Amino acid sequence: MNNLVVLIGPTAVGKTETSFAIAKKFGCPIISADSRQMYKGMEIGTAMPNKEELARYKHYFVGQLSPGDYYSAARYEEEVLAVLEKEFPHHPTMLMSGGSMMYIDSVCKGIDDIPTVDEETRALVLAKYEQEGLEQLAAELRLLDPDYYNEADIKNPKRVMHALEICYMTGQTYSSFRKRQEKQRPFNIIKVGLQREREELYDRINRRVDMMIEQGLIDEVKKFAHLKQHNSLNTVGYKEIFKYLDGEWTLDFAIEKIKQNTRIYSRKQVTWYRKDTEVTWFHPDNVEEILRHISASLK
RNA sequence: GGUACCUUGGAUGAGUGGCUUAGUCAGUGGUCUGCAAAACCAUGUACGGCGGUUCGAAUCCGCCAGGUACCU
Repeated sequence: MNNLVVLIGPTAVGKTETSFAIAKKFGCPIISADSRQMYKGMEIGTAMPNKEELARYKHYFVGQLSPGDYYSAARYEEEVLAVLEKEFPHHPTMLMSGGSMMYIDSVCKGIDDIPTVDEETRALVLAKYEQEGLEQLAAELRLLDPDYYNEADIKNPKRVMHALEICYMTGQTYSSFRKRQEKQRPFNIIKVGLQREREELYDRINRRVDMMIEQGLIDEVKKFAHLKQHNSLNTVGYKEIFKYLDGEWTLDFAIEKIKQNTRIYSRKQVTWYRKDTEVTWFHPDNVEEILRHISASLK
């Protein structure tokens, strides 16, 4: 049977290094599950593997998108499955590694087939939201899709807008698409989680941010100054430097904020996976133990 | 030495004699099916110290401590 090793863990925990050890042992390419490393030119800020590492280990989904490109978890699911189908004949054990929780879940559990919203509808709903406000949209959702309205996070503009977009575009309710049914995968999934004590992790985060600054994060961010309105640049490490470049924050303050926001992000990742009972957790230092666990779990 | 002003929870910052309560940020916990490093939700009874006035003071008065500004 084919196996997909899924390596997860909070940012800066040490996934990249561990992924190399796994890729080396099983001789497989690495499928990155990082929603920001997918973009070109964000090497420093997203702690992308360096050129030499990318040359040594074949990576998928790294540095291929432009900041303005639309992307989604659903598209990721589709593309990863295609890669797996292509690679499994040569590499019966594949590795996916990254911290984008929803992307990983979309591959492991599947995501419902909901139509992609077209530009016009997106713009229409966004304009409506800006002009009429969230409550108005929510009221409309209650009429168009009462089922979803009752369980939705009605204070979250993104959720309300998306549901409404689907209703407008398809003439059907959002809940009629949202089955939330887990898909069965034709391969064995081995979830390996990396964790560290919080203090240890925070310390690594702080040091990594300082290192990014030394490596030239500010210049990297400058290249994107004209694109900062894109969601892909609404990213820790970039949004704070933009504020510095705009004169809104001092550099020291911006750096502190990057550290702080990275810590917050890492906590959200931990929260997301805390309830996932399929994950076996390890300290990143225990490489041999991790490799043994994987070998023992192969089918 | 004198005069004036200030002192609120980890930070910031409103408030004013009594309605349970500012707010914001951080911290902590959580949600999660299309831009997810996103977005959203929950959660803190604090008013410098000691007296006094009052039915009741963080709010008024006095003294003390600390701070800021100006004057000599």
